Amino acid sequence: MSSELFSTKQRILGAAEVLFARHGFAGASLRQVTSAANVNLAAVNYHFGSKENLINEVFRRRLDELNAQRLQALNTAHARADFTLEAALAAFVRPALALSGDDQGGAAFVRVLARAYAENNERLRQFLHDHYAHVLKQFASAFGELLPHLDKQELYWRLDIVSGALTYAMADFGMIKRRSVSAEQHRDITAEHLIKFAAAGLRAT
Amino acid sequence: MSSELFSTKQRILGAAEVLFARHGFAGASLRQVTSAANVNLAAVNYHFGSKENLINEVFRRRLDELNAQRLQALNTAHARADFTLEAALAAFVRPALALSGDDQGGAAFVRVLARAYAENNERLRQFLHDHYAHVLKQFASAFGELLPHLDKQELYWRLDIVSGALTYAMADFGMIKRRSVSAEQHRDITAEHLIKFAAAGLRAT
DNA sequence: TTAAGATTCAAACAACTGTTTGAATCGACG
DNA sequence: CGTCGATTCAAACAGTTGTTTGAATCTTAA
Repeated sequence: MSSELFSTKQRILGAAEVLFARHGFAGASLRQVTSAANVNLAAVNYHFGSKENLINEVFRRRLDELNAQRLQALNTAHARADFTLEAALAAFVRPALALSGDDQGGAAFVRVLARAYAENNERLRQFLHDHYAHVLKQFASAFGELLPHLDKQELYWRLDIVSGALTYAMADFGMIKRRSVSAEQHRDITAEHLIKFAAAGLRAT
Repeated sequence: MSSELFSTKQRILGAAEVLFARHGFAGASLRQVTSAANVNLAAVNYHFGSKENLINEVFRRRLDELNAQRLQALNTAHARADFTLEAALAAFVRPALALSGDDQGGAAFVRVLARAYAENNERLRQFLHDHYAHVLKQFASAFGELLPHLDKQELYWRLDIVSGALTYAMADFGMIKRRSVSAEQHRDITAEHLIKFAAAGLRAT
């Protein structure tokens, strides 16, 4: 049980993340993953038990930290006197986009999240519900405070739309080419546009 | 070359549509498809040549009509004196949601479109570009007219976000349960919310 | 150094993948 | 009727899938 930075386990998780983002969960084979990770095929079943569990672990690795950062950012923003919709959205968007800055894996993970959103594998949905729903609940209640004029149904509709919009937009599936700017600048510009758009949509009368 | 309503070809396309929506392009096998269609396995390669080509045909069958309806709706709206952002968005959203009303296949197709959006299979992207890009161009130019204060870069950002938001929201991946209303009512309510949200996002200052 | 446990490895497993084949069946026309 | 092309069918193809196995190797600690 060595916990090195580039242990077999970690290299499998990293390769799986990239390949799942690129080809989907069914589309990426364990042989592709282990080959990209420079690891023996049997290592996946030895360390993770099954492909399905590997998929879960790909999520767990990043999601726990992402959840913590989002909730912390939300709490910080919420404590301020000038708590705004933009601040709440930033608390959701910026930690995810910051992931993209870390390494290629971080960017891949945001895409994997978007893939999972469209997947209707029952066990995967259950896993994500267990590890993600409490964060969405917190944000939903914050948005409810900020938009008191919306009734419950209306609020749910807006949140449903906004979560889809943010998930897809952050995954960067679209055709916007990053111009001659650094990755950090691109990330900030993306966040700025997303937040502005989503805030206006949520405020729509 | 019989062109019956429920010919082997059509039944394969229908079953493929549903299963691709449910399990993805790689996740749904030809045996699942032919079994659901009550058709011999070899029929796929006989009628479509290959799985990849079957995927293309699943798109072509609906996309041509959807494109025509969207463009016609856009032209009709554009010709009116009171051409608004909401009208342009409705021209994009309503024909797609109307598909969902037709049959279970129509609803599945909207999800298949969303899947394709996340797929980065090069040939699929090329096919969709060839059969879809001209529609997006028309809408982009209409939105450009309606939002003259936005510069080109800003407009592209907004369109990128809005296309992701609409694609995902129409696919209905979210958790909004349709309450005790008819499918038609649900469709209208969905369209109303989407259009209101997207219009406000596009108008954001 | 030696024993024990953790990890890696090549090889094989059965099941499944998309595709092809050649014979059987169908439908229509002369 | 008989014939010809279109379609369907069961069967097999080679290749890939996730998973398992048992021996080889490495790591750790007594």
